[in-house]
Amino acid sequence: MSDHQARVRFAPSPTGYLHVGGARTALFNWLYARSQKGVFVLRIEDTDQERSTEESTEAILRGMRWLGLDWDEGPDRGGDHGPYRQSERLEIYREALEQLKASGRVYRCFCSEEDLERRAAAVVDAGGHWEGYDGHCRSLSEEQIAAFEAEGRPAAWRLRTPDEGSTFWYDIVVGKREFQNDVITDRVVFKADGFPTYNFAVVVDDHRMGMTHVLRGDDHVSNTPLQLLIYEAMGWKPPKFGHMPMILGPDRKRLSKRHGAVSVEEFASQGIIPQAMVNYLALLGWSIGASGDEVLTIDQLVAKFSLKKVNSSPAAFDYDKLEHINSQHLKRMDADEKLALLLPILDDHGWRYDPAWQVAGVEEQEGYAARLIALLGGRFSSLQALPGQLEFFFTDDHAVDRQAWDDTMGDETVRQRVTALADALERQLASDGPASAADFEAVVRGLAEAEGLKAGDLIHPARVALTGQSRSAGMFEVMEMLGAPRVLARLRRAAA
RNA sequence: GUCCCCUUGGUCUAGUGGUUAGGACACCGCCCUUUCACGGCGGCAGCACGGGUUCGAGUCCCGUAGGGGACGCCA
Repeated sequence: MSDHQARVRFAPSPTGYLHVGGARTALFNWLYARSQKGVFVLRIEDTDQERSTEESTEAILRGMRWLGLDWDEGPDRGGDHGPYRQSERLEIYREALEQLKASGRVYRCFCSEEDLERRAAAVVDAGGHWEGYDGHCRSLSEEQIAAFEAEGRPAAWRLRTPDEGSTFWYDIVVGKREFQNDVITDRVVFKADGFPTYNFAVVVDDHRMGMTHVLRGDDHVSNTPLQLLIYEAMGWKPPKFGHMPMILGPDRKRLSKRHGAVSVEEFASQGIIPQAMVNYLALLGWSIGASGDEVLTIDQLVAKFSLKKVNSSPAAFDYDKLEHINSQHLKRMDADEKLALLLPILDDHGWRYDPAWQVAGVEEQEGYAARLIALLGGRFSSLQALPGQLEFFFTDDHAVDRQAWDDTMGDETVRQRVTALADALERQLASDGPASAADFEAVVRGLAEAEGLKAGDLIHPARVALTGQSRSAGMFEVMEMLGAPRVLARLRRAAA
């Protein structure tokens, strides 16, 4: 392990589920680590005692695993820089605070929340703008401090920030970023409750964990100058920073629940597969370049990933495109992968192959499922659509498109044709044993010719009669998969 | 309100001073076909605006407008 090895992290706070914004941040860090043969660390930022929950931590880990983003160091895995939950690192933060105290870069602030609110209100009443902490406790006398302490008044520690000059850094994504120091107020670094604030814990951890790059959402930009000042106060060399653009909803407002799914697990339940989610997220705010297929596996993404290609402007989340990427991944999967996806779906619905159907060349459930997949071909493009596409293969009590049914079967002539087709099939197919698609086709086309009809005049009614739908896979193959007994029964039922 | 950032078709984007401004999603049309989907072909549609710099600007500079973000003893 050399000093040059890239070390990056994803540091979620466990106050909810893994949402797309977090997933994208995690993904980019992960892609960077993997593409650089570096290390990806997962750290749980749970210093907020009120809001952090174990269920949330679990949900986030689940989301990460589902996406296939594995971490080299983290809670549950360990590593040389642990522990990986901030709540277990209190001693480390306290030591760091001691260092800050010794250097005189922090001071005690005895202001209560009410004090702060009152002063802020006063400023506003006077027609001004409260621009953050006013430095009230910055130069308390020894006596005052002693008095407050004697009272047992809780105190927080604030960082003394410079009033002049500027703090800047060269952002990996947008280039130079600069903030005037006078807009950076003396922020609390250690809360009165004995916990470090986010900005302090982050700096201590990123340094102690050897992070070389910090890639995070653009909503963290304004934290960066403060963090830089903390690095400086601690005498530490800061990592490189990169701020990635926000993900917006279709209406260009910050992406939220009202736009639709936002948690990774919600997408999963809507039939989005992880490779598609990863692929789409990677495309959002990043580009593989001028041309080429956008449908990429996670390995291809690793191979092509470059921080230089990360965009600087916010991008709107496009559910349609995600759906498209999803369908492309689904279609490109090999038969075994599709089977692994389909089998559980069939189980969920309680759909089992029945030998009485007499389907040519099929003996059991798996064989039947494999044949259905072949039959679906390019229609295997949506996990959500699958049940609707397959229901009629497993039960006679399947959904029926009422409109299509009435339009078709409402016609006396059509019903006669359906009956004629049933008669022909009964007559011409071997009385027992399975019939192939070719067998069905021969009968249908033969009847059409004999009756002076177009094949479609028989095929379309048959489709409605057999599937209840006006659209389906190839009719003769559908017949084969249904098996002659059921084909006959459904044709008779429809013509009745 | 203050500070910061962003701006190529409806959406994601390529583009790094000289291009008929390219691709993808969506949409429309045609072809394929037993329907639908897939696939193939074609189409609609874009450099926010105004000033500069330059022989020449989507590309550089300034401003305006629009959008986003941050202003916590939350993370």
